[in-house]
Amino acid sequence: MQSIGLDLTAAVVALVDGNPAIVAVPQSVDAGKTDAPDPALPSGPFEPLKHRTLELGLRGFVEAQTGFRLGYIEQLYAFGDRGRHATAQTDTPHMLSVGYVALTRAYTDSQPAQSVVQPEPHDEWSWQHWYGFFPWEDWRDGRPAILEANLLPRLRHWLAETSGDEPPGRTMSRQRRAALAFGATLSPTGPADEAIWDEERVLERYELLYEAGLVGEAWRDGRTDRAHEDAPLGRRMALDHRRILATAIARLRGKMKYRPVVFEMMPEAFTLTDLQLAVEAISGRRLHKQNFRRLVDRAGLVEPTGGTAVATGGRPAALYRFRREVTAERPAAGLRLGQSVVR
Amino acid sequence: MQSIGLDLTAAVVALVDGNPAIVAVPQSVDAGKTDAPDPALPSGPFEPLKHRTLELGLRGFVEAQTGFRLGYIEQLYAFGDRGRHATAQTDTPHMLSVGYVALTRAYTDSQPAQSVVQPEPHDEWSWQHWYGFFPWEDWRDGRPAILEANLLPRLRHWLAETSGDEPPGRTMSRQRRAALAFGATLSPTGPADEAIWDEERVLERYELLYEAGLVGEAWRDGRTDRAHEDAPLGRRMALDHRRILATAIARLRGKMKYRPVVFEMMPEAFTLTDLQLAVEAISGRRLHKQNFRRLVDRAGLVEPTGGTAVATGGRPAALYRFRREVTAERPAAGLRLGQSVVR
DNA sequence: TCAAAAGTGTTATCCTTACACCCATGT
DNA sequence: ACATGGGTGTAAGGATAACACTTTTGA
Repeated sequence: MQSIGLDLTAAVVALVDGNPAIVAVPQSVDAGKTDAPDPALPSGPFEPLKHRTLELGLRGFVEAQTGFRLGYIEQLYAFGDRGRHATAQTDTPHMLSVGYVALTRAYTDSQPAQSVVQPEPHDEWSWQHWYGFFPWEDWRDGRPAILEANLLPRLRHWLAETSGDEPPGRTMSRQRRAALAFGATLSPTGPADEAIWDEERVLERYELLYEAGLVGEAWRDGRTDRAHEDAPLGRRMALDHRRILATAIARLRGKMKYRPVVFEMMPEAFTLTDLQLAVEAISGRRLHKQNFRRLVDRAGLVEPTGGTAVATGGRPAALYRFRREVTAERPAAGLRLGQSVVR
Repeated sequence: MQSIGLDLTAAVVALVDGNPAIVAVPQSVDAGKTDAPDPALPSGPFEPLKHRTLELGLRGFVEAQTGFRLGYIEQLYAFGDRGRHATAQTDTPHMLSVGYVALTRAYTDSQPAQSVVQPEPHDEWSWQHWYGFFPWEDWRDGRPAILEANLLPRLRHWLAETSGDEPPGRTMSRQRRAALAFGATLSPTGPADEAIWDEERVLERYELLYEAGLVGEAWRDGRTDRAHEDAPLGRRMALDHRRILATAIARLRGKMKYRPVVFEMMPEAFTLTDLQLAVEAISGRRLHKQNFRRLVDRAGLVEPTGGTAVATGGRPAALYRFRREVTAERPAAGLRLGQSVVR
C-alpha cells in the first residue's frame, strides 16, 4: 500500500469592517519559490500519531500559526486532484488536502473587544477581504463591472476558441456549464440561454475560470499557456487554497439559509441592520430591509436585549441577541432568502 | 512529515424491489479475524501514482470488485477518528477514509433489463437493503416498533446512568442531542422536550447509538463494555462502513429535496406511483399521493412519454420520463417535501 | 428644521394544505 | 358490477413580494 501526505487547511472567516475576511498567513516556506509569496490559509500536515482526530489537528495548526482558538468548524471537502495541488516544478510529497471552514468574531474599530477572543500576535497573520480573491462574487453594489468589462468577454473568447476539444466524461458541455454558472448568455449564437446568477455557485465559477486559464493558479500550475499572465482575475493564493476558499464561500452562502450560522460571526448584541449587513456581506447581495426584518422575527431567531445602540447618524437602533433555543426548536432555522428578501 | 494510508469507500445505492439497497462485498481479507465476516462497502487504498484523482480511484475499485461502472458520484466526508476506524486488536496502517455515495439503476424482476448496465458477476457482491442496517429509519409503515420497544428505553437507560460524566468540548448535552435526534422525550423527568422526527438526522442517531454502545461496532472497536452484545441494533458492517452508509442516507434524503437525484435510480420510463415509491423508500416516509403529483408537475421534473404501464390490478398508469432540462432551468429543482407532501 | 436611519402597516398574489370526487381497467 | 389503483378539482389559510408611510435621533 502506498502512503500519502495529508494537509489540513482552514478558511477562518470573520466580518471585518462589514466585509467577510479570512485569516491569511505567508505561504509555507517549503515551496522555495522566488516569486512574491502568495497568501495562504493556515494549514499543516496531519500526523496520526500526534493528532487524535482531523479536527483536533486542524485546531492545533490554526492556534499555533495565528493564536485563534476556533469555535465553529465544518469540514468542506477532500481535494485530491494531483495536477491541481502539486505544482509543476516541485514534486511535492503531499497530494491530498482536507479543507475546513471556521467561523469566528473579529475585533474591529466598530466592535467592542469584549467577548471577542482576540489572538495574541503569535505569528504573522492578517485579515484579507475575501472579495479581493473573488471580485466577481460581490454584487452588493449591483452587478460587478468586471463581469461585462473583462471576465465574460474573455470567457466567451475561450469557449469559442476551444469548442470542439472538450475533455470527455462530462455530462454537460462547457458552454452550458458556463452559462449556468455565470447566469449569462455565453454562446456567440445562442439566444435564450438566459439564466439567473446563483450566488452559491462560487466553486463552479472558479473552476471554469481555472480551466479557461484566467486565474493565476492555472498557469502557475502549468495547466495552461501564459497568455493571460498579465491580467489575472482576482488575487492568487498558495497551492489550492483559493479553491478551498471558494468552497467555503459556497457552503456558507448555502448553509446560512437553513442553519443560523451567521450568528457565529456576530457580537453578543447587534442591531437588525448589523445582522442584515452581515448576511449581505456573506451572500454578496443586497437585501430588502423590511422583508428581511419580518423574516428574522418570524423565524424567531433573535430577541431584544432591551438596550439600544449609539446612533450613527440617525435614530438609535434596538439591540438584539441570538436566541440559542431555535437550534432545538426548528429543524431548519435559517434565513431562507426568497425572492422577496433579495432585492 | 508522517505519511498515512487512505481508503476510498463507496455506498453504491439502487432501488431493489422497492427498497433502497447497497452493494455489499465480503469484508476485505486483511482484517484476518475469525468472527463471521461483516458485510463491507466496495473500497480500496488510494494510490497517488496510479490514480489520477480520488474519484477515478474509487471508480476503479468499484468496477474491479463488482463490475459496476458508476455514473453519479458524490463525495461525502473524510473520516479520520482513529479509535473508530482502527480496531482495537489490529493496529491497521490506514487511518483515514473518504466516503462517497453513488447512485445507479438495478435490474429487478419488475424492471426490464434494457438500459440497465448490469455488471458481470466479476467478484462476489450482493444487494443488501439498507434498512437492515438501520431498522429505526424506515417509517413507511408508521413509527417503527423497535423504537418504543427497544431502542428508546435502552437509550434512556444509558442517558440516566451516564449523566454527569459527559465528555467535554460539546456544545449540547447528550440529553438534548438525543432528544433532538430521535424526536422524543428522553429525560426521565423532562416534559416538553417533544420534537419531531427529522429524517435527515441519520448520522446523529447512529453516532449516539455508537456512543451508547448499542450497535455492534461499538464493542467490536473496544469502545464500550460488552453489556449489550447479545442484542445489537441493526446489522453490523465492517470498519466504519455503517457510519459512511449513515452519512450517505442523510445526504441523499437532504439532497433529494433540492436536486433531482432520484432519477438516477429510476428506469428510463416510470409511472408517477413508481416515482413516489422511490422517494418514499429513500426518505423513509409515506407521502401524500395527490400533493406529491402536483409537486412533481409544478416543478416540471417529468414529461409524459405517451405510453402506459401494464396494469397491476387497476387502471393503467401513464409513463413519464425525466426532463433533463430542469437542471439548467431552475437553481433548485428537487422535490421540496413540505408539510403537505409528508403524511 | 432637516437629513439619516429605524421601524410599522397594508395589499395583491401565489403557494401550501387538506379535502372530495371522478376515471379506466381487469376479473 | 365492482374492486383497484390512476388521476383531477377546489377552497381556506398562510407565506411571499412589493409597496408607502411614520418615528426618533444628531447636527
